[in-house]
Amino acid sequence: MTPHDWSQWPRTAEEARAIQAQLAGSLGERPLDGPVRNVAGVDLHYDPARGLAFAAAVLLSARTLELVESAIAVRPIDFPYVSGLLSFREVPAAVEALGMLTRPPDLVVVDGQGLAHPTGLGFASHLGIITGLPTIGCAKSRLVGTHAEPALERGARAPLIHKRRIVGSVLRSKTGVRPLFISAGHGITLDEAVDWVLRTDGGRRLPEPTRQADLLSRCHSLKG
DNA sequence: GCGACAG
DNA sequence: ATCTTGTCGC
Repeated sequence: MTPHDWSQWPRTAEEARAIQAQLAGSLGERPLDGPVRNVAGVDLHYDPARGLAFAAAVLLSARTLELVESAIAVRPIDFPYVSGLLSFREVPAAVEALGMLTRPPDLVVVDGQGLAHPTGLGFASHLGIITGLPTIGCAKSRLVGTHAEPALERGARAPLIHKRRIVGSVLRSKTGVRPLFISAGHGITLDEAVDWVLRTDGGRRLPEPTRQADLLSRCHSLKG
């Protein structure tokens, strides 16, 4: 991945909304290209007192779910949290961390929405467009859409509907726990995204790439 | 006008 | 995301 130029990155919600509306047309929900040998996870944690954001990128073997390598990027917090504009806060650090890996991942699991977003451009979609990597939106809670309650068994799912369109899948990744909100990010279909979440969850609620990235970024935000 | 609202 | 201990439930 080539280093990105952030000079034009928005600093206000108004600027971000304009960019988002313009980008919303270039979404890519299409089947995966090549083989998926490894899966990356990205997640961020914050140290508000010092104004710092910590992004962790981890790379796991798709076959064994073993951790292959990881990286941490630290950046100043330069954009506020605004519902619907999460990508403008988290994409820069996430891109930097992913770029520190010694090889580009075949797939990235993102902690946030993809297409299941007011304009279709959630954090996962935006990250995929900027990096060119296939991304899965895997959020712990709902942003938009309505849905039925999926059955309690692991693997049960219900379509997430927004503006009369299926924008995601409400997936019970583990029996008896709160479901995850899966949506296509970029370069992948919704069905493939759901398959990969189930294939990497390692018996827990969150997929292993996300869990590993969460642990690592949290660890660094506490220490510095 | 009132509520909802990823991380 | 972050502030924070014990505690209810499988």
